[in-house]
Amino acid sequence: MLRRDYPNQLCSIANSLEVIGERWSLLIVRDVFNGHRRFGEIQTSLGVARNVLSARLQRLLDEDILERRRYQESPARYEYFLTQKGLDLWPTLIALLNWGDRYSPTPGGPPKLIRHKVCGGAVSERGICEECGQVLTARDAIQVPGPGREAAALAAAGAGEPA
Amino acid sequence: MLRRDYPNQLCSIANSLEVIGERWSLLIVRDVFNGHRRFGEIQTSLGVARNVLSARLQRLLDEDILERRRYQESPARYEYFLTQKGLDLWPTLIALLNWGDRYSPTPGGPPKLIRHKVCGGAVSERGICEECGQVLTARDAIQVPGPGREAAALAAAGAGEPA
DNA sequence: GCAGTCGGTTGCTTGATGCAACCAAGTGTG
DNA sequence: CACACTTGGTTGCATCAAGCAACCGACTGC
Repeated sequence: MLRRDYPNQLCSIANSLEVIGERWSLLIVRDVFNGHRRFGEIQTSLGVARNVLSARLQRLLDEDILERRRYQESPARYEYFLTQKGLDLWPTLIALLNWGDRYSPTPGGPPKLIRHKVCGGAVSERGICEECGQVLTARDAIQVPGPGREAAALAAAGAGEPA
Repeated sequence: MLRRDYPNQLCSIANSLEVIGERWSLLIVRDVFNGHRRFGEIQTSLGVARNVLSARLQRLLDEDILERRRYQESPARYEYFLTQKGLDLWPTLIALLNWGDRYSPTPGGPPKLIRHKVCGGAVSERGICEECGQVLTARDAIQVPGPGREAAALAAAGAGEPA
């Protein structure tokens, strides 16, 4: 993106996209949701160029979406965590996840499923537990592999070592 | 974006972003939600370069998010409309809208408010009517100017013609 | 001592974006 | 009739961001 901002929009959607609309940004946030906390982990997971990842992490820190904590002195090494502001992106990610599940389906079914931690119910497009009806937040949900991921794993195994 | 795709992600969020994650795409969808249907309207509203708008509209047509209908023959002129797939981006837009309202607040309050058509209730972050509890879709909601837009209009008027 | 790891930064290349000019087929105005 | 204006683009060029590989500093392991 040449300029990451959208001038004169006076719209909260545009404001949001100015912050998290850059390429890779939301996938980095998703990765941190998924428990990837370190530079190398995120870089391997995404395949993003290291300089771009560095710039995006810095931006997300500046915007108070991520925070980092030192887990090792000398050389200083950091882990990245979501702030409340970052956690509040969860409904956006859930909406994108469900839209993708519906319209860009992975062969074999959804690669990921989101479940309510407490009751195990499926989570709707709106981030609501379909079992108990609770309106969930990021902290209430866990992710489990879906049939699509298992199918892909089988396919990969089959390709490497045909039955 | 150099490549708009995110290879090897096996993730519906990434799949969604491959389709609507390019710069301007989601704002074009938002504009069509807002009733802008013609090339010139959208171009003026967004300030996007015309060649880029042309490319994005074509992509959104290819992806079956928009469809166009001829409203005039010779020269052929088209209006753009949302398909069901496009309408189903509504929860994503609502999530971004609310996140922006919360964390990138416009002075004077939200520039836009979303209301349930039937009962007039406010629409929550999850696209649920806070009045009657119904889980809403794009067709159930209308948009009304919020205090932020009025404040900005007053400020603009005041700047042009000081009291 | 020497390779390997981690978390970057730097430099170069490529390609997407922004911008202005142009175009084609009409419509309006005198 | 001439001429400007509108609409919906397309084309060409300049610029800036993304991808990629190489490098680096400070360790760790052997």
